[in-house]
Amino acid sequence: MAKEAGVSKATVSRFLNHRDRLLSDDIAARVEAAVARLAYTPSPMAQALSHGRSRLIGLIVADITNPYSVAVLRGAEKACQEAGYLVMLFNLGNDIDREREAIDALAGYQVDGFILNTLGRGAGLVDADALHGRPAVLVDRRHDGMHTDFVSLDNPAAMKAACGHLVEGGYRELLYITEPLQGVSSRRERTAAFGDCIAAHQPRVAGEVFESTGEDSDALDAALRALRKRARSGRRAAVLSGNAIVTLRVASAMARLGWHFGVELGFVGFDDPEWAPLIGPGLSAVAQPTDAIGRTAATCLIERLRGLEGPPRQLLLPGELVVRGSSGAA
Amino acid sequence: MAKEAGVSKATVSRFLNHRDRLLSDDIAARVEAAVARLAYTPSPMAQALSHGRSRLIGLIVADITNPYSVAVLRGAEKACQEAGYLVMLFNLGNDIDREREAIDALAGYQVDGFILNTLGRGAGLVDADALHGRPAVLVDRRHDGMHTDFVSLDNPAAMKAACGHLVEGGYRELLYITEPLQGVSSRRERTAAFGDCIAAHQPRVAGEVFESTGEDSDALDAALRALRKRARSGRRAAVLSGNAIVTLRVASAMARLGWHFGVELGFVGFDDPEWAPLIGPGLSAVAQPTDAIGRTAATCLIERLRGLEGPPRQLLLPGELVVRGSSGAA
DNA sequence: TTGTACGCGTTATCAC
DNA sequence: GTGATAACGCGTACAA
Repeated sequence: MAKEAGVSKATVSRFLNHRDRLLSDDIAARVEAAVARLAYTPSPMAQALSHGRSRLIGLIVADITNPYSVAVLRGAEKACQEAGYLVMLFNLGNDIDREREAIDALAGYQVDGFILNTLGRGAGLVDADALHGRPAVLVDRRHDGMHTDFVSLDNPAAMKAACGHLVEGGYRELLYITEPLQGVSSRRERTAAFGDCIAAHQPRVAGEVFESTGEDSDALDAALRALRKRARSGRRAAVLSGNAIVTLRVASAMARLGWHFGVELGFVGFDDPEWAPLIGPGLSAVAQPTDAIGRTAATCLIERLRGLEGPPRQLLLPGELVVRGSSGAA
Repeated sequence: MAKEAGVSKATVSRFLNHRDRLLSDDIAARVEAAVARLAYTPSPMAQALSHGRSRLIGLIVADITNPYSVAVLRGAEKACQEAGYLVMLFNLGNDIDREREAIDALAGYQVDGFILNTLGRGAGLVDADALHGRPAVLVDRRHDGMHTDFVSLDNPAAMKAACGHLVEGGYRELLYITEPLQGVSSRRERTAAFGDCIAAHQPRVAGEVFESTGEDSDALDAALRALRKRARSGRRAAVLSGNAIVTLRVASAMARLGWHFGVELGFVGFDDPEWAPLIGPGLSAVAQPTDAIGRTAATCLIERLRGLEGPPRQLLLPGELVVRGSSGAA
């Protein structure tokens, strides 16, 4: 390319970067022609090597099986592309030990920053300097030891809306089913918010929490039976589910028990997957603004990359309660 | 790093690459210590720039909203990581015009090869040399003008299994609902296979095809009503759905019509999403071996990267028919 | 066995 | 205005 236009590579570089300034019309035209002729594009790799920036954003996701993660990923990816960044994806597959490995791998490719939706617990704990000095934004799962920007659903508000809706609908015995807390901030926050809601409605409303793993269908069934039993005394009972995966488990349990949403048990779940309207009478849900969360996270990070200073920001986005048959009155 | 061990960088390079040969114990130890002390890792970027290989695989997906794509992505990503490759993801968001752009962007980062689950139609048509001479493997959607490896479900066999099951179950009026063909090979192949199945069962069984877009709920409802009308004359009717997205539309239509799977209409769908067991009496499905497809695609590509020669391969993986209530007899 | 010099494709800093 | 030149961090001849 250098010689294709008969000029030095420095001139070519100038043409591409500050094309407005410092160019004689004669040479500018020559370079422009050569660029067009060769369909020339500067190598991002070499640019990264020299200039130090890669226009790459590393996105680490705890579990790509989770539709929430995918939805966020999608929003983030869109925003990144619009801003001229490419996304390098790393899926942890819920394997905690690879968190550090993932960051190092991505850092090796000189990613300009990280979007992290990670496990946030245990040994692989990521401290600030593991990021190799690059900015990061945390999504959904907060991390005590790290002061970076944080984007998430407004969990307390969402839980309040869900509980409030159920209580208004006449439900008095609530069971919040969550994946095992394990120190994951979003799970802890939702569980705590559930407790607050119950406390706020004392003593009319009673609540319990059940931690559900994937292999405990018997325990889950038992928990639902116990809940229903408490409801016998004229008090209606409802389940709150912590995310779409738990919702799936609860729906399976209901099928096993031969029960129906909105009849034996009311239901509201966090996350509003596309299939929620199709199960039973339709599942009520707190829809997360996943696309906005992803977008916001990416935007947030890109602002930092452009030099924005200031203390870590916390962006809590509101959920939207979608009422369907599963939480119907009577 | 060069000076940290008090040696030249060439020595360091030798230590990392051919550590067995050509090393004096004295210096080897010095370098090893320095490497450990600095937690030194060679920059993949610089390696790619000089050596020409990046250990990066570009994965282009037509629409990350499609759970099929995600499942494949997951399998591919796993296989890539196991082989020491990193995945760069590019989502087209069904925007046809970005196919070329995606490939160029990825090629700019020196990806060693491509895994393509692309649109395969229209203007952005990708010819072999758009790949910048790098190997590629096509997933799910075949591409006439390109002879690369191809991995996919065995569509004819899967369709045969689905139709055979329905016919055995006494269904005589079949409706295959697919997304608009638009020259997408997998849709065409399934539709053609459906035609073959109907032909094979002539004249006992009748079949029609309906192309469903997202915004045609009225047309879809009408198609289902027409199907049911044909069934009146004592012939049972069933719907076959071309993928999970169509299945969602069909399920919505059934809800609108107040009909029930397995009663008014039988049903079998391609793809077996996790929610399939939870809708109505459970949706029968042809489960695609998505994980294997992704894995196979990645493996396939990595073999090529390791120098495997030979003509393009076609790897067709078998689906698995999962029978649930929606296709039940009577 | 080890160090030197060069190239990979850019950008930035000087001279001209 | 523009062309050499160093540097980014690595691999690899080639020389020592």
